[in-house]
Amino acid sequence: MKKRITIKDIAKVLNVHHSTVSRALRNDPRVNAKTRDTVLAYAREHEYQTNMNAVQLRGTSNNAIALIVPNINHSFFADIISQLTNLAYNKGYVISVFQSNEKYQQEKEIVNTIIQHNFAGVIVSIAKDTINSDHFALLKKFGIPLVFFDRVCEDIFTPKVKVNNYEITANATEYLIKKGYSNIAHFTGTTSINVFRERQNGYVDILQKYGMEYVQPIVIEEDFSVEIGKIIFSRLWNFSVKPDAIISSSVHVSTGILLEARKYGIKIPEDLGLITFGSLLSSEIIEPQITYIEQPELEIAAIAFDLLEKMIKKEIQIGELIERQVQAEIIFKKSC
Amino acid sequence: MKKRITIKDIAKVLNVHHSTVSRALRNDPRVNAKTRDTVLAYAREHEYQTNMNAVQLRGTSNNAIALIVPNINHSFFADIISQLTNLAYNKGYVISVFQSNEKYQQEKEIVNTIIQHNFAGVIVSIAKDTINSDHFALLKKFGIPLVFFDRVCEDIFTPKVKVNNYEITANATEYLIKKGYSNIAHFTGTTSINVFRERQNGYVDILQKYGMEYVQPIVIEEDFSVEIGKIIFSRLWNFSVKPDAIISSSVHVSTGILLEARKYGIKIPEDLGLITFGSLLSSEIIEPQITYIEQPELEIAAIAFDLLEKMIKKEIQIGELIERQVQAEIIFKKSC
DNA sequence: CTGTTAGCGCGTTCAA
DNA sequence: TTGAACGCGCTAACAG
Repeated sequence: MKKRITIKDIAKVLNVHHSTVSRALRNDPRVNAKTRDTVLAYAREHEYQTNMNAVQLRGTSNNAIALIVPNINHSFFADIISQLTNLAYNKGYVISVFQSNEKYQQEKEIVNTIIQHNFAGVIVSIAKDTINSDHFALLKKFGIPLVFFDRVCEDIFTPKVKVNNYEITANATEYLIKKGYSNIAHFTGTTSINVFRERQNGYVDILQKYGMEYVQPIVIEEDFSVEIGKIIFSRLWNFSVKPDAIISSSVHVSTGILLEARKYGIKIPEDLGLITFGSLLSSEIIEPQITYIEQPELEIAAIAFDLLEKMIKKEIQIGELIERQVQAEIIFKKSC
Repeated sequence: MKKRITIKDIAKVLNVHHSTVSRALRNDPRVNAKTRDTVLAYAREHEYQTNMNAVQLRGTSNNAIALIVPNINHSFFADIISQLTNLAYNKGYVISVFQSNEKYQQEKEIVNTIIQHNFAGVIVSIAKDTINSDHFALLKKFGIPLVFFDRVCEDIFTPKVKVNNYEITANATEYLIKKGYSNIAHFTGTTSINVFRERQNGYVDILQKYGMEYVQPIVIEEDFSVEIGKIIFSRLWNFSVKPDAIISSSVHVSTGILLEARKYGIKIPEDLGLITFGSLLSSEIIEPQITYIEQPELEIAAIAFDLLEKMIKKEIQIGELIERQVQAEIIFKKSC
């Protein structure tokens, strides 16, 4: 193992001061061209690598961005992570991805880590568990730029990128009503999270507008999964009044619904209509193809990154409340 | 914005030396209990956060691990990232995820970044593009622990976690032969990557063993996608001799095959048998259900992390070649 | 038990 | 155009 070479090492060998080497490496014009070339050549040859810890300790610069998501392996988040990573890379930033596992406690510890490591900024979609926002307030106190996307903290003033959940769910509900469905259930997550609360509201408001009596907001507190989809659907189906349509907040849950429905011999779309948030890679293969709500992941990532970058560059002040909304879209297929 | 509080600030207020504060914060037993409690109380109250850049600059410790994958949003990698992130979290490490986008150039720059930031270790699955391994050799030169998983560099001596690609593909091929298929094609990636090369070999060897003449290794140099699956399949299907079965290295490609096959009115498994690497979330819903090869993502992550941690703790030397193999499994369904 | 001193690698003064 | 000196925040070695 080679000892790491430093600017002082280079300075010693070339008989110049290490500050000259420092300047040469950063192409400071105030350094003799010949000296600079010698330094650069030597540095390249000996594989000199800047020690970013030293740079960051001085407070000069910092090119690391942190990203906190509930789950890395959900396609919605995976797509956003992938896109953000690319955007960051192209602008010379490094992205560290953290997973809260939907747990407030973990999220809190992650935020501490981020502060300790002096990240230049943070992009977050909060855990289902998160009811307290003190840790994000702390981030602001330390002057670290913060942008929320999708799942946000309502009581923190900072830029946020949100999806039109209320409107799109209302539209989906209305579409089902106009298709003739009258017992529409809504499978979604805890209402302490804006995303699920807004979907609930959109759903309930439309049902009330049409004077429908069957209002079934099914709140799934557990993590979304195929298994939980099966269980919850099965439970609902054994009630006296069965749903004739479902709007589901998760493809995992929807998959569970489809499997359980098949077990019961339920025909889609005749016996049961279905609209799901999120699409499956194989959505085109499934018979019938499922009508789904597509969220613009790439756009969310682009806007979130742009806002964060502007905060890092002080073009947006910390504590400034900016809300951007992107439009989800219903992709009409054959499941209702 | 609050100015960040340091051990010196605390020392000044409490009239002790900052080294005492440092000791108190790390529960050094050589510090007076009362002094320690005062320090801890003050630190907590004023939301003191260690500056990890300073800690790492001194070289004392480092709890950051880097992970490089070709794509974050492929379920195989997303699952492994998710698992590694959790393992790391439980052991007090922080994971930074980097995406090479299958590009050698990006991978190289990522490695430089990793060196500059003094990561404690690196876990890598290489890009399809990567033909040169100098950047990984550099990592070793700098004394940074390195573990490969799945896609590895053969010429770098370091711990590696591999899947039994040769054997599982051979088994899959033999299974198809015994099912009566005789024109079996193999859709896979560039043979410069061990994973795809081994699959090719397993496939070819079995065909030769059975004296089969139709040997069609279809090497897809492009990124795996539904679109490319459609294109390649369509091209192959318009040859004079058509395949009656396909083994595919990617669910994305397989999805393309299925869609294109349906367009042509090809029946599965009667006209065409199919086995794919990787499963779909919705695999159970598809008719017919597709036989697939499942790779033990969680086990891969666990072994890779364990090996890296041992390297960080010097229980395994840098440069030591250790190869661990995990077993993929064929999940038999109805597509052949 | 506590204080002093030194230095990790770097960039930015200020002086020459 | 270059050098000398300083300090970012922290910990370790040494001294008391």
